[in-house]
Amino acid sequence: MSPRTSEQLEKIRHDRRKSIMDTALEVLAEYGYANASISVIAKRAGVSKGLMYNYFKSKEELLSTIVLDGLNEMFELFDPNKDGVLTSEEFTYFIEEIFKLLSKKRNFYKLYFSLMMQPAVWKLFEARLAEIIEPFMRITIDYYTKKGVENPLLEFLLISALFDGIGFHYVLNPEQYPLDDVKKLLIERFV
Amino acid sequence: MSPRTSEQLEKIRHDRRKSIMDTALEVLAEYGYANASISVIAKRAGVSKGLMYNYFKSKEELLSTIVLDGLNEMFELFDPNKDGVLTSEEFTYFIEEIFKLLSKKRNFYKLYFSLMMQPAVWKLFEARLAEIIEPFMRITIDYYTKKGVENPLLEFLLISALFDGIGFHYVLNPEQYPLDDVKKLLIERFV
Amino acid sequence: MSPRTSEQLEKIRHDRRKSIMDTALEVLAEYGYANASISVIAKRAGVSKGLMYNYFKSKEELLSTIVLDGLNEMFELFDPNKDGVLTSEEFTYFIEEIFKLLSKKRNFYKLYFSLMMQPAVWKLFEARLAEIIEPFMRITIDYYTKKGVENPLLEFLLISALFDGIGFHYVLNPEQYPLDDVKKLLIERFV
Amino acid sequence: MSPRTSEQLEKIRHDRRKSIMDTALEVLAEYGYANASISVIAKRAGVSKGLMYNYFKSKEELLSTIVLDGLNEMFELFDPNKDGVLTSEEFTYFIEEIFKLLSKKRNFYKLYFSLMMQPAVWKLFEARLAEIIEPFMRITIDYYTKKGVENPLLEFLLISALFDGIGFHYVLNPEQYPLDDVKKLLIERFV
DNA sequence: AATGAATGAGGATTCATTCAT
DNA sequence: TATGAATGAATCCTCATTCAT
Repeated sequence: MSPRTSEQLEKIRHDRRKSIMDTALEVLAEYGYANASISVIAKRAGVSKGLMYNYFKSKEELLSTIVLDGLNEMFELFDPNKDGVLTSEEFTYFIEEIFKLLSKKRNFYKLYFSLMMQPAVWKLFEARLAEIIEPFMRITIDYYTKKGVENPLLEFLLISALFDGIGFHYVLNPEQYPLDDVKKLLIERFV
Repeated sequence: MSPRTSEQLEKIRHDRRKSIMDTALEVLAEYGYANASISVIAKRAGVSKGLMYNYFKSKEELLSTIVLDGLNEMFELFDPNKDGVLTSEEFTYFIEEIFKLLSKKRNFYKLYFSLMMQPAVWKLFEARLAEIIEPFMRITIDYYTKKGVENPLLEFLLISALFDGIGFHYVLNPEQYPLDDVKKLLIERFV
Repeated sequence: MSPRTSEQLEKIRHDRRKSIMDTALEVLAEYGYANASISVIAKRAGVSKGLMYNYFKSKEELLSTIVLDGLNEMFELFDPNKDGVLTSEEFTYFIEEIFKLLSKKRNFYKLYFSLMMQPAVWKLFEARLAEIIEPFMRITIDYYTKKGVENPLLEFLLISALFDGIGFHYVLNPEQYPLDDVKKLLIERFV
Repeated sequence: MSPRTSEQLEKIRHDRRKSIMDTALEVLAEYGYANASISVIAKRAGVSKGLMYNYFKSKEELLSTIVLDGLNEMFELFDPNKDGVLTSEEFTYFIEEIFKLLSKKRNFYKLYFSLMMQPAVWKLFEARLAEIIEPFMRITIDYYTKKGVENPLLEFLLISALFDGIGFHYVLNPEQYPLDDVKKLLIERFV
């Protein structure tokens, strides 16, 4: 019998990888980083422990892949035409979409918040995160500058603190949080 | 020398307990929750591993004691005369003080944020935290109601998200964060 | 193209087998026995892991094949006309050639020395090695007997210890070892 | 009850440490480096796996402690008055004693030879070994120089190769090796 | 003949906790 | 009260080997 074609292999690898990442995110969010073991992830993903290491060379790599993927998905919503300029429609769109993402990907945000405070882990994405945040910061500040806001940097700090604070509170108690109302208020006040 | 009185003994116990807690907080913030071991804490506190268990019956108990103590210290600043009514002076005072605390107790807040997201840990103070938060929430909503704010609950959610978001960002990068400016803006907009 | 004849197939098999063995030896010497994995050998030999097992039924077999091949190559230099009698010219020739081999096949000797001391591995060729050594021993003792050496067995033990000792030292530090000088001295003293 | 005195602790630690090292040497020699697991060593030493790490911070450290200890014991026999000059009595004494050690500590030599060829392991003592060997080499060369030997360095290389070669052969087949006869011959020819 | 995904047993190591002293 | 030796379960990770394709 001939060996699998490289397309077949590619597909197998891609699917498995995705399924491991999905399961891992679920388990990480459920148990917290400290208590989510490769063992449990593997079992729940229906995969042997050994195979995990065929796809991710360490627990750290698995983790940082998940986190960076999630962050990218999030920041792609910002300034979607990537022209470096934010219109108020784009800003509204970003807020709308990010709130959708927040409820769709609770697990991811749970993980995100828990990881940011763990020094050992934080180092894994510190650099990459700074890179991702920089254009977000610059463009938002430009936006507020054009709007004539008195202190655009502070305005940026407030809204980004709100994003994180709201996310934080939401994932702690998603059932009861009035996400839509908060979103509306945010758009009114900060766009 | 005469044998120590029981008050002296009590004081020794209390001081030692405090010193273990302080060291533990320091180590937890430095290494992160996952990597802070009882061994390291004991060594740094100048105490034997065995003795740790004389003061705290488990690592979990040590942890939750630290966190609850910190939260109490924080919420005692709120409505300081405990008459159940917040004046705008009291509100301003609270914000001022809480920002002082934030920079004085960075380690605590680092720990606080990292723990809030760890399901296993979260369970330890979930109940107690709800209890602490309830009057804070109620009184703040009353405050906004009296001020005629349109949606007092939402206003409360916004400001508390801001507290956490700002704290979160500050502990991630304390050197560069313009804490005072942010505080002023917060008082302007939310008192 | 016409299908390959069975001789061609045989040659391909033989060449590939040889190439796997060469690579394995290289990897074993580079990483040491404990750290040389089939994976690495396969990758470096440009062959799939699975195919390795088509050529050698286990890692052990690959190992013992390499070692026995090397030993054979070595002992073929001894008493080259295979008449069971060693002349002093033949002895000199053997020493000359074995020193050439030593520097040409450093990797092999490195492996050889490391394996000889590993009980699990040693068992694999213990029997076969005894067989190889026996004529070497017998003929050398005859040689010394004829020369009138007082204790031919001891003389044999000394020179064979020297071969191994020199080899041992040489592979530990091949760059600086004065192999040629040592060789000359050996011939002077022991032929 | 009062805690153990530090002398008691010292003794406990010393004894345990020794017993772990003895067992480890035995197991390492029996299974070979590649197959001797901490698990097996712990079990045979009647100790938990965890405790091993209380005494040696890694498998590597355990190993290198054993090896360096053994080497020290060996080289202490050389030039016993440490005046930097070797008399022929001292040389004879050294050879006598080293042969005694060889048969008394077969396990150690077995380990020694197997390790010297493992690149990863070798690095652990390379430096320290060079340091140990240097005076041995210098003093022996002086000795031969005074005796008027033509090429003292070569003479040194020969005798040290013999030491290792004989040791190598002896540990491979200790029952049948005429250690005493070889020793006598060595003294005759090289002192 | 050839591939590499997949397995699973086994390895080194860590650490909260206990307990004899 | 105080010590730190000792435990053992759990963790991450490696690798020879198998097997569907």
